Amino acid sequence: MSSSKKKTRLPLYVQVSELLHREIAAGQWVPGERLPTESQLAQDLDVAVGTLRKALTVLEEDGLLERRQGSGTYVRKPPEGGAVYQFFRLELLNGGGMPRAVTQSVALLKSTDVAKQFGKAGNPDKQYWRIRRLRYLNQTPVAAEEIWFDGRHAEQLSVEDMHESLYVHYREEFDFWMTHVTDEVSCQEAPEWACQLLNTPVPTTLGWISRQAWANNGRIEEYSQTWFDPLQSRYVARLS
Amino acid sequence: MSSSKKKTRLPLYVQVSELLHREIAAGQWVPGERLPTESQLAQDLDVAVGTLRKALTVLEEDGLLERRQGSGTYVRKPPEGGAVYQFFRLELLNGGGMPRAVTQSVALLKSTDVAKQFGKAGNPDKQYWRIRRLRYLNQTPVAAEEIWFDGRHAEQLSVEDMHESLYVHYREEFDFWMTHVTDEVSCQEAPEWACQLLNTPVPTTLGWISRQAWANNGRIEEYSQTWFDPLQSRYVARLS
DNA sequence: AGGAATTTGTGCGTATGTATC
DNA sequence: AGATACATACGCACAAATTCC
Repeated sequence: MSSSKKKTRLPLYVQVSELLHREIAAGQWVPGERLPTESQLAQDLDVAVGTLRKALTVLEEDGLLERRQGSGTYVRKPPEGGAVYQFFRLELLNGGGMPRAVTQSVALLKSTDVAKQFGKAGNPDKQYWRIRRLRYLNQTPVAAEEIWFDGRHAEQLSVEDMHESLYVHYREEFDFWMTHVTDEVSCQEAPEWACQLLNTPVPTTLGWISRQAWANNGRIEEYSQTWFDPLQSRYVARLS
Repeated sequence: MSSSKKKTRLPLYVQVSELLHREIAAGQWVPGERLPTESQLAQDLDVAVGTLRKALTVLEEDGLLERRQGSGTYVRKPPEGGAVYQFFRLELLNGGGMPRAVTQSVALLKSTDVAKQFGKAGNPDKQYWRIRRLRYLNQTPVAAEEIWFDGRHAEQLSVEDMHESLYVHYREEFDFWMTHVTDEVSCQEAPEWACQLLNTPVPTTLGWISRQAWANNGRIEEYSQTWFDPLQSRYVARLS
């Protein structure tokens, strides 16, 4: 009844998964690298193979690892091909469409607004990179996107040296990558720059996505907002 | 290379989970009922306990079962309390809010539009129930909702005998329940009836959700669209 | 091409821990 | 306090996929 603090320690497989998570975040193994075999890891950590496998399952569900039967267990890296767009949720009205992004501007700015979005009682003196991009599905411009991340991640940043997938850029240049996001979807009057990019009248009410993205280091590393043209695309979510 | 049809049968635990899925859908155990113990089930089906547990894990992840340590494994039913709103994705702008629904109208109609949404090369003579409701979060009206489902599920249907949670109504009267949904989110000019309910000018562009809902029998049993006021609420999705 | 070695996936059985009744 | 039921943990054997020679 009186339910005092549970002193019971966490299950062993949880302890193991958290240990491995820390080691991966610390760079013990880098993205793409293969981990030791299950039996080897189990032996090193002095746990049963079944216990280790359950720990790996947790990390796999968290998107941190990828297991291939007959091959090994690998630290996951954002794939090179089409699956770069893991978290891209816009689709053409008749479904699908290949995403592309064209960067419009890159700037290092102070913004208390964004600082608040990052939590951490936003320091108004902090600087953030602001990227503005035009999004395409196939050949159709469908959305204007504004992305913010911590100014300390890069000294210099220009349109030329940005990978088309920002998430790939993060991994290759900043040594972290995104594991999950929270989206809030609504509609808003779009700012002038977005209307111009999308070639709509000013002002126009467009679909609007506000996103926070969590990286494998556990922090929120990106905040973005996207205005999309409802005549061209929709936001799609599958829930269970 | 030439990759012919893989004749390898499915893993045993998948077979078991599909067997149990069929039996539950067939009413062998009804929502809320407790299944036999793991060791009993394993014995009945002549598989190891570990294998059975893996099968139950699949069904649990599919939202069909609920396991309680020390108590048993239960067929999940839409809970009575706040979690009735399992698939409700609207939140107040500052987060959260308790959902309520007030039914405005109930009608049995033909609709080729809706028939198409249900797939199945919609028969234009089929009839569908159309429910229109006003949605609240706390005391604030936030959305107008239009729901369609197969006309054969009920002979009669009136505002009075509808449960506030339609999904509970489905379970208690129609003997199925929803396991997952697909939402498409965008914005649209709202129809007149929706604007009147939400007390906005006519016409107004509002947030718009188009949903298909799958039941535990594997079929799409509901199609709905919702217009929400972006000044009051937002659609929220968490993705990984 | 093909077989051996390696590595993860599946399945079984048992013992013990923990929550519930 | 005791019985019951799910959760965790261990260990082993074999299957399936991949890799290496």
